[in-house]
Amino acid sequence: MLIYEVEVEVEGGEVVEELSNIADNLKLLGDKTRLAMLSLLKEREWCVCEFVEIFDISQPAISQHLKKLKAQGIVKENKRGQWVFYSLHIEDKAYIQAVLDQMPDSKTILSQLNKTQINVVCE
Amino acid sequence: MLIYEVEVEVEGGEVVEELSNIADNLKLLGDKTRLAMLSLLKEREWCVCEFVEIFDISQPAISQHLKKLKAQGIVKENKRGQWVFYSLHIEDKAYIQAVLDQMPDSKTILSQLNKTQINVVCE
DNA sequence: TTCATATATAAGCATATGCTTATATACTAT
DNA sequence: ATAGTATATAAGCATATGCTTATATATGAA
Repeated sequence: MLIYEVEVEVEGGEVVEELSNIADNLKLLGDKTRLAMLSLLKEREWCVCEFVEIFDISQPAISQHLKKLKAQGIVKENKRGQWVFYSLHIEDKAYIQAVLDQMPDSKTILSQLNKTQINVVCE
Repeated sequence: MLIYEVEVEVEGGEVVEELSNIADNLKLLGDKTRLAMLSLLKEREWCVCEFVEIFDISQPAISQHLKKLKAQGIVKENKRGQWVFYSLHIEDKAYIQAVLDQMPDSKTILSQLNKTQINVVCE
C-alpha cells in the first residue's frame, strides 16, 4: 500500500511569482504570431511596420498582440519619429528567457513564415 | 535611412519543429492547472486521483487536462490496477524542459494551491 | 493647414477554451 | 453477478481569444 503524504511549508520571505501569473505570461507564448515576434526580438528591436509586413494579419491585429505583450511587461516600446520600435523586456522572467533560448534564429523563423525577404524603410 | 533586409535560406535536411507546433505545445503550459500538474510531474509520477484531490475542479476537468497533455505527447500514462498514473514525456521538447526547470518544486506548488497536505492511497 | 504615413483603439463576430453535470467504461472485491 | 471505486467521454454553457473593419490619434512633410 502506497501513501503519498506531503507536508508543505514554504519560507515566508521568498519572492515566488504566483503560479497563475507565470501561466498568464506563458499563455502569451502559446500563440504562433506572438511566439514568432518574441523569437525575432531576441536578435534586435523591430518596428511595428516590419511586423505588419512579415505577418499575414492586419495592422490592428499586430498592435493588439504587442499591446498584450507590453501589458505583461514582456516587451517595451520605444517611439522614434512616427515609428514605434519594440524590444524584449524579460530580465526578470527566466522561464520566458529559457523558452526563447530554445527558439530558432530570425532566419529560420522568417522562413517558416514564408518570408524570403523583408524590406521596410524606417528613416 | 535604415533599410532592414534579410535574405533567408535554411538548410533542407534540418529537423525544425514547426513554429505553430511549438506554440501549440506552449499553449498547454499557459493554463494554471496544467502548469501546476507538469511542475508536480517533475518530481514523480502522479495518479489521477491525487490530482483530483489537489485541484479544486471536477474529476472530468482533471481528465480533460491530462487528455490534452497526452495528445501532444507531453505526458504518458501508465495503468496499474484501477489507477492511472501520469508521468512527463518531454525528452524531445527542450523548450518545455526549459520552462519546467524554472518552476518551483512540488512543495511550493502545493502551497500555492493551498494544499498543506495530501493523503491519497493507491494500493 | 492639409495630406500622408504609422500606430492604436473600438466594436463586432466566429471559434476556442475550461468548466460543469450526466453518463459510460474499466477494474476490484464480495 | 453485483456493488464500489477510478477514470474517461459526451453534451452544454459562459467566457476568452484572435481576427476583421471602421475610426481615432500621432507624427512628419508639403
